[in-house]
Amino acid sequence: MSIGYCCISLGVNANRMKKDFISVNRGMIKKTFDSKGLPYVSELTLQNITDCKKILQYNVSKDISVYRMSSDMFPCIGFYKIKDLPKYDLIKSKMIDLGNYIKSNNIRVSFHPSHFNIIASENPDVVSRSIDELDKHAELMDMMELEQSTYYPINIHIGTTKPNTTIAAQRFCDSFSLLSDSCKSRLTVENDDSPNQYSVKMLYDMVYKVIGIPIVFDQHHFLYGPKDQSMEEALTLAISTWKTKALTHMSSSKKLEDIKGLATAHADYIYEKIETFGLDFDVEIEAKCKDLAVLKYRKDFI
DNA sequence: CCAGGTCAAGGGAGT
DNA sequence: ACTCCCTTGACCTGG
Repeated sequence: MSIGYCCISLGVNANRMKKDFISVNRGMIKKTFDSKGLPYVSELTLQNITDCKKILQYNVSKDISVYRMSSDMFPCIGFYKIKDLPKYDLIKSKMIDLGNYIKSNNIRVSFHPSHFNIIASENPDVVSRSIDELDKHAELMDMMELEQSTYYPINIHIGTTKPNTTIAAQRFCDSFSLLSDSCKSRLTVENDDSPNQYSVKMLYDMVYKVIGIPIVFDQHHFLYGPKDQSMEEALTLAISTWKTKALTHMSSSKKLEDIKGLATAHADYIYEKIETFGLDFDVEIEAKCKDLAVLKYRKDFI
């Protein structure tokens, strides 16, 4: 089992001034995009890619080999074609370099595009925008020359239950066929944290059986989703859908740190040992304290 | 220079 | 039909 974290690194910025902060998600609002245009996108993107490598190097130094890359690395990615960016050749060569570093250090990276990507939406415009953005995530993986498999997953939720979970899941499967082959080969789907949304078992029956994409098991979401299986059953079922080593999510409830906190919100650190039931899988820790939570988890539990 | 209001985006619950 | 919230961190502006 390898354990990693998502996007932002706190440790890499210890003792660093604001000015030289290492960040992979420099972005901009639409107004700035309209006034400064693509050259500014390229400028921020190049800085983000440069810093992403620094974070990966830091991860390697801490023996952290799982990392979720930020979807904000290319700001406002829905507004342009990647190949239209100024300095595309430079961007591309830095992405190849990043990919080489990832491969030669056996790092497993993933993407988790935002919750606005809903290919099951009843609104066709939302579907086509989501397809475009998901395909672009796959294009970034391709730019890094990472193999097209769920070893490098692009993970999303179904994102809607309209008009009911069955029909929405069908639309998810229908829209899946509209994605690029590159994206299809990497797409995974994750269980939800609400009793009205999708459990692992529902995803297995409604999505996996139809289009065969793996299920990302989120241990924290499991506690708050539909209660139709034990954790061991749900984890085992989710793991069974993977051809590559499975990826899972782990977090602790904010309630454990703050009695007023939301149960479904993420805590700063992890307070429970990850249940494996004898299975092998990778883990992305979703905790506010990011890499520091990974280091603390290993100290506390391993 | 900094605090805090705001941000492209959808969905869902409540009214 | 409408409002507000979810959830998140960084942007950006006004003081």
